[in-house]
Amino acid sequence: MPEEQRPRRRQARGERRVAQLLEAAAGVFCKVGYTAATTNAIAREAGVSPGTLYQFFPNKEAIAIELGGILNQRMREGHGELFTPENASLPLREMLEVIVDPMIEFNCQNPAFLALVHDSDVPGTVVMEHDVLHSSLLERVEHLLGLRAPALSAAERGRVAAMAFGLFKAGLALVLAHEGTERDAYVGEVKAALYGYLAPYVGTGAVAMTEAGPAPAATA
Amino acid sequence: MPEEQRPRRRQARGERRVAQLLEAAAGVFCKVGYTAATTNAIAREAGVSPGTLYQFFPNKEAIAIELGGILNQRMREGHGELFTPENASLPLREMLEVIVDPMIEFNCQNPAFLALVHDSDVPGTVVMEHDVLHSSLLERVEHLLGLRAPALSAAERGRVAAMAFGLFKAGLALVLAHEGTERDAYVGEVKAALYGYLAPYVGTGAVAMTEAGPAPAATA
DNA sequence: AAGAAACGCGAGTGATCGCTCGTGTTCGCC
DNA sequence: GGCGAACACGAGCGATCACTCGCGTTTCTT
Repeated sequence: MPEEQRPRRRQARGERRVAQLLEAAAGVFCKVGYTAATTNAIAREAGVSPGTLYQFFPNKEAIAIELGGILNQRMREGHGELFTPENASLPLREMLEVIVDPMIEFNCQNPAFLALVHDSDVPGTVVMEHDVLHSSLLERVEHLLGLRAPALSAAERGRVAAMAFGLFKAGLALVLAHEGTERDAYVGEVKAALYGYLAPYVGTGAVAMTEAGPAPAATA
Repeated sequence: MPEEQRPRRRQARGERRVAQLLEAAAGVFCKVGYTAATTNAIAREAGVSPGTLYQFFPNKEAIAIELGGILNQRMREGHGELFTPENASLPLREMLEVIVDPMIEFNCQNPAFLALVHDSDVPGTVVMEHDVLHSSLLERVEHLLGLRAPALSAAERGRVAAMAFGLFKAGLALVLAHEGTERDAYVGEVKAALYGYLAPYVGTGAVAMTEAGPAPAATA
């Protein structure tokens, strides 16, 4: 008996509720974090009863997972794929400009993103599946790093990617904690930090993508 | 009516219990984080009843605050003051070596440190008083930065200190998440990141402490 | 020795959380 | 119009948490 799950066809009203609930969940998550967020608060924020919430989500974690997937997808749709070979071949300064700015902007408009990946660091909270955000982003960073600096060993590449990503998350938290010109200044610090860290590994100039070795060139 | 608090003199047995409880709290905090830690679990870990715990601490947060103070003090005792003018005048590479290594080592032996400062980032958890760790460390970084690069404006100094500290915390999390040679490798990445980020601000060489301007010198 | 105060216990309290369930309403389809 | 399924509600269940309380034990003081 494979415990077959019937597809449970959804009406238009249901789709709207799901979107409403995810929106509310995003708000609550980035206000109090994932662990401290209560399903009742999410339901209240969405203007529905707790029972209604559980008509669309089996449990609290599923909300975070679904929201993570939505955010992940929304990020790609909004800015296109950022970790492309074209961007990887840019001079480092420009590459960071092209990648970091959209990432930061997206996170300013969707602060729930940081709330989710932040709690994913704490043990005992969410499990593997929720780490779609963390791991898929890390994977893309690692891939771009492989394009840009193919000489790096796999182990070293993994470490540099993890460190660069952690650095970005730390900077992102600072960026989101400030506003206006102060926020802009912190964006500059994030770029400066990434530049200073990555330059020795990937070079500062443009790189050729056809051959295996990095080839430092033009821009400072 | 100033609601006078009687001093509640403590016996030797009590002092031992407090130390026991703080030790247990450190273990629980770095296993599950502050928010997810339960006072009953701390009491159980310490081998006492919940009631006994509350004989020495008014509430859960007080445990974190007290533990933070202890860790703060223990760090200074264990390695002496690291953010000294002498260290500040060292060539950047050596300065990082001298400061980062003891900090990392201390955190490896007291992983509760990271658990506390990590949760302090999440809203709705602990309040100001607990941030002794975060703010006092940040203050020291900022002070050293003032010694090293007096040309920086106060605002810029604050941002660089915050970014450098955040960078360190992110790296520390990676260091603590690994073991053996992998851990050592991540320590290297932390230093590399700090070096790359700070070099443009503070120069790579030794600096004179008598005059106001930084003076790049010897070592590479 | 004897009283006071610190220590110690653990069942229990009130609040809150994730989640369920019985009941009623709305929608899609014939 | 009518029927089944999706939707919606909200009181409430069981579990858990921070914290208390009454009472017994150990230690200090005189």
